Amino acid sequence: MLTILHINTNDLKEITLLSPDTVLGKNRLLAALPRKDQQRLVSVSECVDIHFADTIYEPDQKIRHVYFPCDSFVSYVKSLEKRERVELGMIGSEGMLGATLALGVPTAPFYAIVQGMGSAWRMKADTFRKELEAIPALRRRVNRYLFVLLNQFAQNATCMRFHLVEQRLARWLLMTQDRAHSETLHLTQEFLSSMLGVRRVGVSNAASSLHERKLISYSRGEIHILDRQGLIAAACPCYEIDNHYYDSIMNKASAA
Amino acid sequence: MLTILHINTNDLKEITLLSPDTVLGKNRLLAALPRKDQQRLVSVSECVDIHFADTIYEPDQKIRHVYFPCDSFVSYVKSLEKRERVELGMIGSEGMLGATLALGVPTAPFYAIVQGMGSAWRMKADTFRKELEAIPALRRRVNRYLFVLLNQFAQNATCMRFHLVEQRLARWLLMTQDRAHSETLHLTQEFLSSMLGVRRVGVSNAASSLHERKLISYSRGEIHILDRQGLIAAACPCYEIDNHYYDSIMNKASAA
DNA sequence: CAGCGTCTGTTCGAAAACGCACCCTTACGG
DNA sequence: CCGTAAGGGTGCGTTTTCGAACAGACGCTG
Repeated sequence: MLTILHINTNDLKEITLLSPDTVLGKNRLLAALPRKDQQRLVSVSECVDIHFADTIYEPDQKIRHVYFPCDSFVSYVKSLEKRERVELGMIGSEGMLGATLALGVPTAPFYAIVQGMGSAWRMKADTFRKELEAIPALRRRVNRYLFVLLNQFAQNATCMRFHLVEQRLARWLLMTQDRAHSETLHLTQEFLSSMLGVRRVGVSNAASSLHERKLISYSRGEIHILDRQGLIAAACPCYEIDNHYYDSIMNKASAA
Repeated sequence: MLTILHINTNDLKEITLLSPDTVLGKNRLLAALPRKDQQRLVSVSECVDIHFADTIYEPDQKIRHVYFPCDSFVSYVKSLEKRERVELGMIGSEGMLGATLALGVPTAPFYAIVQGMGSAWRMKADTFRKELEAIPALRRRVNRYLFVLLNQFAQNATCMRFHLVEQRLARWLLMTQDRAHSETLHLTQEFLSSMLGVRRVGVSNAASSLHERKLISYSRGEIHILDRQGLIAAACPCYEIDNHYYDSIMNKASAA
C-alpha cells in the first residue's frame, strides 16, 4: 500500500515481506499514534538499515534525519577527552533519535553511535519539523519522550556516580538485551569499557564475576545472557526504575 | 536594549540602578523576549521571595508554579538512597524552573531545592501553559532552554564521572557565584558534600587545598572567592564549556 | 602452518574516594 | 559565663578504580 510504495529501498527484503502494521508496530513511539498518523508518517519516511558503530550524529553538527529504530538501537555518547567518554542513554524501539529537533535547535548535542544493527524509520529533519506541526499527537508524544530522556540522563548520571561497575554492567546488558531482542550480544570488553566509562580491566573483572555467578557467558565478544532474573538482581535498581518511569510517562501519554 | 542581553552575570548591580523594568531584566530568559511579551507575562505573574533550603518541587509531585529566578538560584537534585544524592544542574537568572511543563508532563522529575535566597517571578502552571500557546517567542525560548538543560545534565554527568572533587568543587563555587552575584557564599561543607555527591571529608580536603592555593577563604560556612581567575584554572573545563554552550544556544535563539 | 591482529585474563603499585570516628573551634542563647 | 550545637579538621583502614603492562587464546589470512 501507500506505505510500501514510498519506501526507499536499499536492501529491505525483510521489511517488504512484512505488513505495514507490523513494521510500524516495531517502533513503540510510532505505534502509539493513531493509525492514520502512522500511515502518514510512513509515507514521508524511508526504512533504512543502520550498522554497528555507525556515527549517526556528531555534537554541533546539523541533524539531517531523525530515526525511529525498529530492531536497531543507538547510544548517546558524550566525549570530553580521549578517556573521558561515556554513554548518556540508549535509544531503541522505545524511542527516537533526533527528538531534540522539536526544541528548535538544528544541531545534535551528542554523539549518536549505533550499538545494534537493524532497521529504523528515517525522516528528513525538515519533514519531521513539518509533521510535528501537522500532527498534534506526534508532538505530544515526542515531547513526553523528551521528558523521559531527561530522566534517563539523570538516572544514568546518578548511577554512574554511585554504583559499582559490576552492577552497571549488569544493567547495561539488560538494557541492551531489551533493545536487541536477543539473548546473544556481540560486544567486546573494549567497547563496553567506553560505554561504562571505565577501563577495560574493570569490565573484565565485572564480567568474570557475572560469569562465575552463572548469569552470563561470553567469549570473544559473544555474550550470552543465561539468567535474566539473576542479572536483574545483580544490577542496580536503576534498570527497573528506568523501565518503570518510561511506562508511567509514556502510557499516560497515550491515554491523554 | 541589546545591552541587557549581554549582561555579564557578575555585575548585576548596574541593572538594578538602571531602568524601570529592570526587575524583568533580571531574568535573562524573560529579558530576551519582546518588551510587549515581557509586560504581558509580568501581568500574570507575581514576584516572590524564595528561601534557602526551600523545596520547590519534589519528584512525581504536580508542578503548581513555574519560577523565573531573578537573584535567587535553585538546584535540581536527584536522590536514590540516603547517601546517593547529587545535584544535576543549577538554575539561576539564566533559566527557569518548571520548564518541563512545556513537554506536557504535569509532574516534576526531580527535587528542586533553593540554594540562594532571593526573588523570582512566579506563574501558575496553567497560566504558563496558556502563555506558551499564546506567545510563540516564549515557547521558542523555553524550548531552547530545555535543550540547554539537557546539555547541562550531560556535561554534569560526565564531570561527575571523571573529574576530581577539587575540580568539581571549584566549578561549583564558580557557578554559584555567577548566580548569587556575590563574592561571599554561605555554604556548609555538609551541604556541599550532598551537592557534589561526596563525603564531607572530601569537601573538607578539596576546600583546604583551594584555600592553600589562596583561591578561596572560608570559615563556618562563609566562603569568599579570592581569586576568580585562579579558581577557573583550578576547575575542570566543564565550567567554561557550560557557559559557552548556554551562550551559543540561547543567543542564537534571540537572533531567530 | 606461520604470522598477525583481536579479544581476554592477570598482575602491579598508586591514587582517589569510601565509612567511621574522634576532637577542636566557634557561635549563640540561656 | 557556660553549655550546647554546628562547622570544620584529622586519622585510620578499606574499597574501588586507575594506569600501565604483559601473557595467553582464538581466528583469520596468506
